[in-house]
Amino acid sequence: MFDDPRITAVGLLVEAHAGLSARFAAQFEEHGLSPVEFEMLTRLARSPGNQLRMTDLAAQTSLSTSGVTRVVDRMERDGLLRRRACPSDRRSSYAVVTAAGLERLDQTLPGHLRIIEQWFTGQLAPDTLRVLLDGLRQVRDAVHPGATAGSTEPNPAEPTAPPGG
Amino acid sequence: MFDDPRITAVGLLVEAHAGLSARFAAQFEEHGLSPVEFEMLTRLARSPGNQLRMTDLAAQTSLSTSGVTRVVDRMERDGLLRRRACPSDRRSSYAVVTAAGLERLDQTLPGHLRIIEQWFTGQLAPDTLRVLLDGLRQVRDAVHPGATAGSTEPNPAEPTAPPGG
DNA sequence: GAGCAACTATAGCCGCAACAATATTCCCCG
DNA sequence: CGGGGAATATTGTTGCGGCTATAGTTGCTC
Repeated sequence: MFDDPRITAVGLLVEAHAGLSARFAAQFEEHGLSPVEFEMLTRLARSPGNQLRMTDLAAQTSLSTSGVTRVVDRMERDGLLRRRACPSDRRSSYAVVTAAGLERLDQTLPGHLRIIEQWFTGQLAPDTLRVLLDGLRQVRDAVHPGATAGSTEPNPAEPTAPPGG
Repeated sequence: MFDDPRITAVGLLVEAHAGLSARFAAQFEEHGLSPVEFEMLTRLARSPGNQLRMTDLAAQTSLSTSGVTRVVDRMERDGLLRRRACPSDRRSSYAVVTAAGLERLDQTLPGHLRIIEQWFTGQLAPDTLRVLLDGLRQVRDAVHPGATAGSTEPNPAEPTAPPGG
């Protein structure tokens, strides 16, 4: 029953993910970041103006809106982010990456890429990697986490509301 | 910078994993189980005597020993598990799956396998799946989460101490 | 323009899990 | 046999994050 190939398949996916996540977390910690904080920084840094409304930030990450409120609280306290009132909609506020935040991200990214290379992509022959990524993409497209989706997509640019002026 | 293929690769792995996890969690919930509880049940059910010492249970799962203490508390309260004193070592105690626990697992497993088939293995051509699993195995073996490892392994049987008698 | 539903961010409350501290038991070594 | 260090499980403490409630804002409808 438990040696069903499907169980094995899920086990491999889960363990590979868990192992990589642990490596990532360790490297993030060297730079004083948690995984969520790194995620926030990357999401914001790839957005126009290095900013995103709280709601959109939540939609693009693994956190709820209240979760975003709190992680932004912490990162603002640490000087990595800054809240900015949205001029066109007084309900909204932007989270903006500060210079310190960008700098921190710049310090962190090279090591992150190196770790991916070392423990993931570099472990596989090019053909294997290609097929593996195709397969993951098919699965991803099928399950479509919805809110979590979009990370590998081009760039939503203006997800719901225009930044206005 | 952010469209680096390595970033994309990790994104796919993370999103595929997140999407599948969400599907699993929803199905577990139909049977009144959380993902950790399901994990505990499967680990115990595949162990000799349907039991494992608290420490070994922690070593084989994603939880710390105190985490195991508490989830076993809850599951014992719900009648899925039972604590049993270890006769050969009075420091240790076993977590044993009850009949109700086994029954719950039997109710949950078919649907779980069906979901894996539906959203993961069944999404891929046999060749693709084979290569993908090989790749995941290579990555898994490389990162070797250590404690988390072993889920797809045969069976540790007696990880640290002999059950004795 | 007034009313109302939807949207946005936040705060209260709760459960979960990791870390550290603690109590008990075991085993090695003399 | 006795002492000390390791092992085992539990509990206290802490932080995180989801859900719900809430307050403020917007835009639609009449």
